[in-house]
Amino acid sequence: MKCSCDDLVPRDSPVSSACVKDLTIFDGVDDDDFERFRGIGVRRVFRHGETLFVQGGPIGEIFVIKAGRIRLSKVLEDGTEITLDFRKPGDLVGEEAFSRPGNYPLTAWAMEETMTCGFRVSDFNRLILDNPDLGLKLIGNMSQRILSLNSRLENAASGNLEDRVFRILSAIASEHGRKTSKGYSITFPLTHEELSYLVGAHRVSITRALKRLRSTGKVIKEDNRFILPGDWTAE
Amino acid sequence: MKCSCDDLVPRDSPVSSACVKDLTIFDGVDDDDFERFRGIGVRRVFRHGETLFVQGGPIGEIFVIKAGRIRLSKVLEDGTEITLDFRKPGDLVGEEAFSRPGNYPLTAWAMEETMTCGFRVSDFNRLILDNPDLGLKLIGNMSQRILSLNSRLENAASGNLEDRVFRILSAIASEHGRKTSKGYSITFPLTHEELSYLVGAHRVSITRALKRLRSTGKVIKEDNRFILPGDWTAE
DNA sequence: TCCCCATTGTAGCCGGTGCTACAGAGTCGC
DNA sequence: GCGACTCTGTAGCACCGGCTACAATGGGGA
Repeated sequence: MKCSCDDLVPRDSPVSSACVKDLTIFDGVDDDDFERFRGIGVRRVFRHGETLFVQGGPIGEIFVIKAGRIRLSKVLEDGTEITLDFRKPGDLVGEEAFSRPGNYPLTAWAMEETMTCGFRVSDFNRLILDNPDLGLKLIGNMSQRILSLNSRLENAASGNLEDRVFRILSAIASEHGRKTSKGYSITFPLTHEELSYLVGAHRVSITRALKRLRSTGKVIKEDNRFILPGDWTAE
Repeated sequence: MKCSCDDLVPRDSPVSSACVKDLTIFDGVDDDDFERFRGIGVRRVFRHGETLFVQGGPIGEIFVIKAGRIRLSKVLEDGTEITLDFRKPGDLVGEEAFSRPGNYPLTAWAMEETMTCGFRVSDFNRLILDNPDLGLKLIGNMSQRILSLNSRLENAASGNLEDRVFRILSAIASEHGRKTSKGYSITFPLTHEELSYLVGAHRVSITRALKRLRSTGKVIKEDNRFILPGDWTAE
């Protein structure tokens, strides 16, 4: 089946043109339904640094990530920024629309060139009603998100900064990493500042912690990516 | 419709005998399907302090809370205990079963007399397939759980302990509180120790923080429940 | 090539929390 | 009423990590 998404992707884009339909969450969705779905979905490409929606804006679309990587972050009242989650192809973004009207409580950033299909809640609801299978897939996906948030909470609660940084890198690697000859490598760069948003610590303290982690060989940095050496198994 | 749950609840129990079917997540579920569902669901009452399942045990049932209150907690490698979430009637417990086989990563405690219906994943899946509406409700419910976990993360990341304690009390009150003449009151008692599991801090530090919160009138304790005074609105 | 800006690295001070220890207060059962 | 237990409150010390300030490094654009 020719995918109309192809037309959207710029020639020189690193974004794969795999169709949304190929995402695992759409397995089993009926072809006719999918055609209809495709008709109502708004396909878009976001470049690095662009936002899908911003904190405080009116809740609108639900996005399915087709390719790329999204960072969800929030600015708190006191001005602190915090990174809540990273999302990858096959994940939803903006699922808050399922539970309430109002405004987005967070901002979704494209971390790299990212392709999405956006849907109105009502349309998405309809598709789920017509394809209960899809509902089940989403439930599975969201249950994973909950597990991953649980880990984040655990992590925040316990131990010293060095351990916390290490564990968060492990968690990210398990979801967004690739096995290499040297160990698990995180597929996107992370600055000390971004890590500080992730663990809720001061940037300088992150630098200190990373210095120790690197001197003990628990973390390597190469080609601007973090690598966790060893025959390290996910969670 | 006579609810077979009635037979299960002890005479002197404070647990309401409202039927599972009356829970909002089952709105719109077809009567016949529900009959079938009821046949396969295992109804149980847990007394205060009993566990629905324990961390490390094999993943089995998914529970729907009919009445009562559940605390989800986890013991970390270093021995620290952390409270991940509270769940109330209408919520699921054990939804990790939707995303993976294996072992429960946490323990579910009954905080008071609690009535549940437990289902095997395969049965629950079937019900969802037959009642896409139910799937949609679950998606909404899980999306709320994600939002609430996001708030927990926010909270953990920012500010001093006093603020963190205050914010977590606010969050709990908004989900598990009742409006009274003095303000929002949390419907179950919380010891300083439990609060320390919630915010990931030392028990003694919690006592210190609460002392300040009470002296400034931001928090009241009465009848062993915390009350947040003022015309305080959720979130 | 050179400059600019983002990122990383180092140092020093100090405040908030962790931790231990122990003393009051409250609650339950006998 | 008494003992046992749990929970709350107070004190003091130690130390991690927040914070400021500034230097070094490195990559990208004009």
